Amino acid sequence: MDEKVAAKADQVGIASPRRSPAQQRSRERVERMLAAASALIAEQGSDAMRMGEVAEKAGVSIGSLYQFFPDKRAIVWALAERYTAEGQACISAALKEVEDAEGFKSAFSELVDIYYQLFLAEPVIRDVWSGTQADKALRALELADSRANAEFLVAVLKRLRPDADPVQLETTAFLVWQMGEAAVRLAISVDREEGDRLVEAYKRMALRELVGE
Amino acid sequence: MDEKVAAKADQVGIASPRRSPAQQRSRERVERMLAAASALIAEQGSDAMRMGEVAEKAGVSIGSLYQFFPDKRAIVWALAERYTAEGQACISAALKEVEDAEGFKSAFSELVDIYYQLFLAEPVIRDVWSGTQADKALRALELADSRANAEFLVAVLKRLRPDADPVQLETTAFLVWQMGEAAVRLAISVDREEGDRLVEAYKRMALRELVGE
DNA sequence: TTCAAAATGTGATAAATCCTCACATTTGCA
DNA sequence: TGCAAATGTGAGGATTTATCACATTTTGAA
Repeated sequence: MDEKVAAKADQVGIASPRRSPAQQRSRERVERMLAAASALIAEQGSDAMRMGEVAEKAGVSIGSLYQFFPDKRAIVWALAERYTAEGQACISAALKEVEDAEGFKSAFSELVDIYYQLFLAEPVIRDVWSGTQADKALRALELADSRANAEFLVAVLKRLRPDADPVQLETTAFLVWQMGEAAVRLAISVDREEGDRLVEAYKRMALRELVGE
Repeated sequence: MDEKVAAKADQVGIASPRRSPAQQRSRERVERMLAAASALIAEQGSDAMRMGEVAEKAGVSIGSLYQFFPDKRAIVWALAERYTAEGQACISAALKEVEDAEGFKSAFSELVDIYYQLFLAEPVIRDVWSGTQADKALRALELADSRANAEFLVAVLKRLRPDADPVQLETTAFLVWQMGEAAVRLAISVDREEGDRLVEAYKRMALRELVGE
């Protein structure tokens, strides 16, 4: 499992850690490092996060930090990787049981709300995903995540609209999903009232596109 | 004019330059600095751009650079500020003469294509706008720019659909514009064929939302 | 023209930060 | 037990941003 993650990280331009934690002791320490990083990011943002602070807060030396994370970006990437995994599980579960268009509409709407609330409430998630445009590795992770999530949509839509063109469906789902991320990011950047309006407008637009009028 | 820009920069969290270029000589040097920065960003990205390199390429000392730009981000911000100004002029011009729904559709479609081509062809623009999620000053600039551009859309749409709810129109236009940026960014991140499909899908979706079926 | 004040120009260097590396300690296991 | 692998450490090398005291050029009023 750790090897899988390392391999995936390699593909998107993150150097693999020199070591994967093999012993219980180091696994716990890596957890403490990630927790410390998470706390610091929540406080000041990942840009202001200092490797020395992470090490100190985790109660390890700076050398230990670099034993498992090749560089600063890798820490943020590791956090992002976890969020995508959690997110995909959540989305897959929410869409799996959908049977008809009405069910899809309410499931989709609920997913968007969850996403919106998550970004409103969690500074770490907000910060980690904000690096997504500038950092190539994060960008690749986000694209892969978006594609995976779009696939969940496509799987449901193929059942609901068996006549639809599959390629068209893929394109639309991918686009709609990315736009959802954009919409949520926009919504949390403005005041709450306007943000709510924007999210509702996005839902309407997305559903119209995905399941028609 | 320079004071205006400085004031605007202040509002979004960019410290004002200690000095605005007042003499012809320094104005030319500032241009050289921006040109050098632009070239370096095109080569390696703004993250890899080094202040020393910018100074050297511009033929000025590092001290002169900091005379007019308080920090590294300010250089990128200054470039971004120019692109938004140019973009707004272009958009305003394209929409000003629209008379009916058909005219709007073709003008909008053309604008999206221009935007897409610009991002495909110009590494500097691509890079500068990619910092938009992480850098607060850039984010604020982009939001203000998006609002301004959405206003151009609203102005036209009010003429085409005098019965529509103004608040709804504002929300939709703002959202659709931001989504267009997201769509273009997505399109340039994938292979050309899929990118073209995504942009076309966006156009269809946006136009359906803005002017109906 | 003169000359003082403002504007501009310079680059060594202070300060901050990332990351490495040589060496120490702990753990797993034959 | 004893050795190899895994893990732990933190001083210091390497980079890079940004400052500042001082030099030079331009402007404009007398």
